[in-house]
Amino acid sequence: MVRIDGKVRRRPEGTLNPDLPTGEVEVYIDEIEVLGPAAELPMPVFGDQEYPEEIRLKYRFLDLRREKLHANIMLRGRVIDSIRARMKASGFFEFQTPILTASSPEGARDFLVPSRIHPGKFYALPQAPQQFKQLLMVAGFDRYFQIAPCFRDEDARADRSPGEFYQLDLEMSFVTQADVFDAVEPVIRGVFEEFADGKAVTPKFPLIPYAEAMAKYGSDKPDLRNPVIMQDVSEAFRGSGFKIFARILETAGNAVWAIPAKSGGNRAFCDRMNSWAQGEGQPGLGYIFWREGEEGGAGPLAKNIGPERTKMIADQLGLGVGDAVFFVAGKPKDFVKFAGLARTKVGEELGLIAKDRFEFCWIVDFPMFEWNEEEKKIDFSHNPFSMPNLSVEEFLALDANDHDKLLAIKAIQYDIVCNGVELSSGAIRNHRPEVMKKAFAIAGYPEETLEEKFGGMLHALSLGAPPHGGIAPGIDRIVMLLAGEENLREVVLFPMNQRAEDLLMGAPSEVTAKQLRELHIRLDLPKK
RNA sequence: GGGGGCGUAGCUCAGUUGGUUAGAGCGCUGCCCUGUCACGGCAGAGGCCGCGGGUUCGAGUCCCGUCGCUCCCGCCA
Repeated sequence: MVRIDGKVRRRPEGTLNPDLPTGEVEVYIDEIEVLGPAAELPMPVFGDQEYPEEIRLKYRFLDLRREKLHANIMLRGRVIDSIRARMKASGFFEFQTPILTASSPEGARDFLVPSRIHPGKFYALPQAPQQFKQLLMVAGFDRYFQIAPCFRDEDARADRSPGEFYQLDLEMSFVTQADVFDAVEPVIRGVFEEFADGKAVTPKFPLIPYAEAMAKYGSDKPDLRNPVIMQDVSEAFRGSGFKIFARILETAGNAVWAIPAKSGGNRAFCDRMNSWAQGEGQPGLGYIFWREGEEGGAGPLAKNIGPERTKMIADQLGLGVGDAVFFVAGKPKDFVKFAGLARTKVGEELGLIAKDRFEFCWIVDFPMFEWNEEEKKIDFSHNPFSMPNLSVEEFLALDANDHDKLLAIKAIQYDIVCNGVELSSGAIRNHRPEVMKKAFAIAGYPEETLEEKFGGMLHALSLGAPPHGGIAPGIDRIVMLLAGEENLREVVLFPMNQRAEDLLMGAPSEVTAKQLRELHIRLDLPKK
């Protein structure tokens, strides 16, 4: 680190360098001083050379000197500024909620903080300010937001930081789902338009019911940049010469879905997809493709089902010479995830994905309950505090044994999805204690359990709660998309590694015996 | 907790069918050059081939185990 005093001058003719931002000037040095000597760096700080995460994280302060990461972090700051300004301009007010709070029994694993004053008792770091923001609504603050830190002791993913992350947490009183959308969508769209760097942003986020998303895209977080849309083609295979599928279709509820692959009409591609599927643990991936001179369709399936049925499939999917189609068969619930992967794979392999876009949608109408096959009972399928999409009277009148009817109930719950990334989820909250009691009863929890675990919340709701709802877009994921990064660590200042270790600060770390004594804690470590 | 990939110089990587002394580029050190700007030239240092065990006359290479990093599943609003 040096200090240089001197005069900035124009470079002499012939030494100008238009490739450099400073290529027209130079400094004539009068004096130079070393302010902080530097040893050899463990990693160079220029260029886009890739380095192992371990070194990058251990020397994060060097990594942050690099242009890309520096720009990402600066972008993050500007995005947060923009979000905050947009929220305030929409009449939201920013609040701070506690970091040391109580452990909550549902959801993710808590980070616990032992209490010195109360031996044997623990605080927990909030998984989200969920209960506080609902209490704010009860308290009469009708438009809350916060750039809120959230703490969850769960395993990491590339798009999920271990330990902690940030949400744009917001909540509103006296609102419907549509009111929340009208408040949030302009903020998210505005921020993306502001920082999209020329990429197109969905002008009006379409609403896609959960069931439709699963049927068309095989995912509740579809990447709409991928034009591939799946269809049910069971009728083309029912009773056909392709016995494997014909037999599967004899079981009620089973189906055959088609994944169309425009421009994939060659054997090399179809074989590659088939081996990919086998690598994914599937028996294989049936296909038909069409090429010049074989308009009746090529591949083993086409031969088995004959030209008429093959044409039926081509017509239904709008496919022709040069195209291919893949099939998955069985119980949709079991194969839908793989079908979604195959759809993504087709899009990627054939270069069908429009990379220069931010494609948004709302996923709505999530099922309220789901069937737990192992325990043979009804479970909450997502958040137990969402309002069911029924009138209070209808919901209270439900028969807890009418499984078909219960499983068809939707919750007023919604996600924002962008380019296949789940950006946020929210809900209209269940603000009626009697509805909550009924919902928990359906899921098999006695009233005492509800009372014991959520008594405070329940009590608050019983003292005059407005209908309210909100959402919580993930800040890190927003910045990740805007920065064009695949990994959250590229948009976080001091991230932990996948094992939730901070290699720079050395966290987590052992503490002294004295500290433990003060906290009345004795360690009982696993034997190794 | 489970599965996949990776692990060779400070960094990025190569390393044949198992064969003698493990290489390259960048970086680093010294010297030379001095209108260069990813300068150039000469010379040089730097290796527990992640670790442990096994097979073999011989292992960076094959096998088993283990550790680390990473991606995914489980988990997670």
